[in-house]
Amino acid sequence: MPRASHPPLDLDFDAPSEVVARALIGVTLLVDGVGGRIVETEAYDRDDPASHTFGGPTPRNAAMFGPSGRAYVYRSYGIHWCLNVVCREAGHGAGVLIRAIEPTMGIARMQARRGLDDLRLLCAGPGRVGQALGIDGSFNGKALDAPPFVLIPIDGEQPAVQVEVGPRIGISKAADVPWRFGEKGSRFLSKPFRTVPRAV
DNA sequence: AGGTAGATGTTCT
DNA sequence: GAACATCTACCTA
Repeated sequence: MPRASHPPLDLDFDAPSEVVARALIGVTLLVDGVGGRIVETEAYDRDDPASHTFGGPTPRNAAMFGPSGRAYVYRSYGIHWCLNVVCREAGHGAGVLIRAIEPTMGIARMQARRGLDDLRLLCAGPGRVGQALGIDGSFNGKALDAPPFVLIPIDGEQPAVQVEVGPRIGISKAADVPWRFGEKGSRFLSKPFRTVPRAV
């Protein structure tokens, strides 16, 4: 039977970022009612050469050193806005990059923002997610359990989400660390997971 | 299918 | 000045 409100999220944002990154797969993320199911994430941590927090606190990464469960939004390549979920206790400097979403809510709105109809490419990549959800720098530091954000847990009645793991994308340091997570078989990923070795 | 280049701005050395 | 947690368009097959 339908519920009037959602149960509390079974997510501990103080957990290590790779744990949170995996747990977020299948969770629905909405911004002003627009978004869908998270199908791809990446974990970053303080002692991680690929992380923005590797060198310690700076003005840009301040939100990553703040309380968990808030947003860290940064500008990528001067063009895109990318959204992270801050993890660990305040001061630690860990987070999860939201890399891809399966569009379910406010699809027309996202298509208009992206100037693109193809559902598969609507939110398939961190920059695309940012554009589709209307993320910009003003969201940096905002709590994810309060408007305009909504996080909806995985329905316990549904079969468990199958998660694949692989190396992170688009980084040059620690490129072999398997901290990319995605829903197995999803067609909304930014890139497929290569479970089978490429043919020679 | 896969490679390359260019856009565009902020951050940090 | 270099690097960058990216995306798109435009090549070549």
